[in-house]
Amino acid sequence: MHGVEQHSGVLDRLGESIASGARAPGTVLTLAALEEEFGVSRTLVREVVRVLESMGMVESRRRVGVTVRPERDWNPFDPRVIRWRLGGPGRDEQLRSLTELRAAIEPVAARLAAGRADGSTRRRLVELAARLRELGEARRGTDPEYLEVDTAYHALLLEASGNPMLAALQDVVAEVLSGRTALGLMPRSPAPGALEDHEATAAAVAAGDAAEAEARARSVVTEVLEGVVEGTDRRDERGDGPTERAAVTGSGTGPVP
Amino acid sequence: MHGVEQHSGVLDRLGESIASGARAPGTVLTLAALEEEFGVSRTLVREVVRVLESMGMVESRRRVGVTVRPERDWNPFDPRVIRWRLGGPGRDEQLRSLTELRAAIEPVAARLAAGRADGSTRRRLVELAARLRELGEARRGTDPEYLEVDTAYHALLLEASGNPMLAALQDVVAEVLSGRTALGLMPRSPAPGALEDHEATAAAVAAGDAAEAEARARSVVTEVLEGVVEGTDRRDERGDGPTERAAVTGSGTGPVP
DNA sequence: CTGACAGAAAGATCATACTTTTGGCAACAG
DNA sequence: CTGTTGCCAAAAGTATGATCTTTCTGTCAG
Repeated sequence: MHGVEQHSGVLDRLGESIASGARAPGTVLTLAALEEEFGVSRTLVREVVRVLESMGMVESRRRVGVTVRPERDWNPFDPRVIRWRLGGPGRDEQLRSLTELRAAIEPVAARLAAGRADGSTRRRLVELAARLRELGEARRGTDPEYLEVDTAYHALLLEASGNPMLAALQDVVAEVLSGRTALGLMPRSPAPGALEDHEATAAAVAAGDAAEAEARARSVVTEVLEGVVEGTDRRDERGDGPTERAAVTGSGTGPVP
Repeated sequence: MHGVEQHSGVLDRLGESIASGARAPGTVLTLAALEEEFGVSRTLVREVVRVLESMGMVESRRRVGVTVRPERDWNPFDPRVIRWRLGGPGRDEQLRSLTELRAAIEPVAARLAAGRADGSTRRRLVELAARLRELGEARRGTDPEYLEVDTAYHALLLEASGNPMLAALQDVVAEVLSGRTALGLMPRSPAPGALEDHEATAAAVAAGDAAEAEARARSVVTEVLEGVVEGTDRRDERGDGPTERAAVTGSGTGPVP
């Protein structure tokens, strides 16, 4: 019962229980209690708490204990935070954030890739886009293979941007894509326009045409964005939202209220 | 010599020394050695290492020690990583990444803000843009106040997007703006077009015109992006180029080493 | 040359003791 | 009655020493 890497296990359990809301912001824990709860030593608990603290999820103060911090303080880019949120009640909200982020990122990534990608990358990108069209036209939009190729395509685009921060979002995009498929939001036959835009983006990148690459990539992503925004900005009729912006439904679907 | 919060101190020193390259990737450390070097206990060192590990900067393995991981594994969104990089030799490169990221983010943030911001936010945004124009027309583009207002404007825009991930990038944008000023890249008289675009963005957000907000925000950011890209690209004669992307050195003036 | 085995190195975990900070409360002075 | 001071205990912060586990390395027999 010993040396198995318990650290990650406890971290995961505790982090998830916070992300899930089981331990709401404001809740105070004590090291002793956690020690007890997870059946591990103080050392272990401390290390875990330190990591959680480094993610902004808890705050540790003398004489008080370990306090769960409000959600807006969590580092929303930490892969674990993302994972925990995707696994809990915040799933939809998280997916929306990621989708919007992706929509923001990809056009610029395409533009940069057009100026920076190396030869073999340009070639692979074109290949993937072509393969994607084949699968799409064969009405295999819901196939695992479609998802796979789609993911590879977008990942490669980000990688080719030559920007480490954009490249680091590959997992995020993969998550969005697979999430969309999992939720059954993918049609068997993707819109012909979308397939075309994918190919055109790849072609523009290959040709080094930055402006065109950006424009086509934006086209790929814009409808997605509009869909998401519509989907969410609609249900805030019930202006119940406390000032918290975590609830995200801004408040004004319309112009100045 | 005891209970002073040493954790953050050691974390900072160690992290910085890694980010600065003083401890290159591949370097192996041992807990014992670190314990010795920083004059703290194992407990402390372990906690620090665990946090560094959670950022992807080091890897801890039995019988081997603590290995510094290659830079591409570091979490580029961790605020500390960003800070350490900005303080070291990677400064230009980091600033370039951030600038590109910012360019990607802002237009989408503007679009979302147009649909979600609340009344007072819309108003404040317009005010800030107006103030910005005043300062700009008074040839005070290098004033601390200009930077301050500019920062507030962009921060508010991100906040208003209602997307926690975009909102979390406020500090990043602030860093980019202040970096630009610090490097003397700001003219005393900002381009009239830029000022106009700021105002138009704010107005569009206030009016709830998503498409216009996005377009104007993109206009604000596009020239910046083109500037950066021109400065760095130049070697893409096609051919190959190893997967390396770390080189690139931004700065815009110096030719590729 | 291959595989099994022994030994050692280094992290992983635990248990415990001591230090420092700090919130709360009670006593006290105004 | 109110505000200030000072003490106490709680809880995190830090330090050590001991033990457990994993895994690398070398070696020796087959």
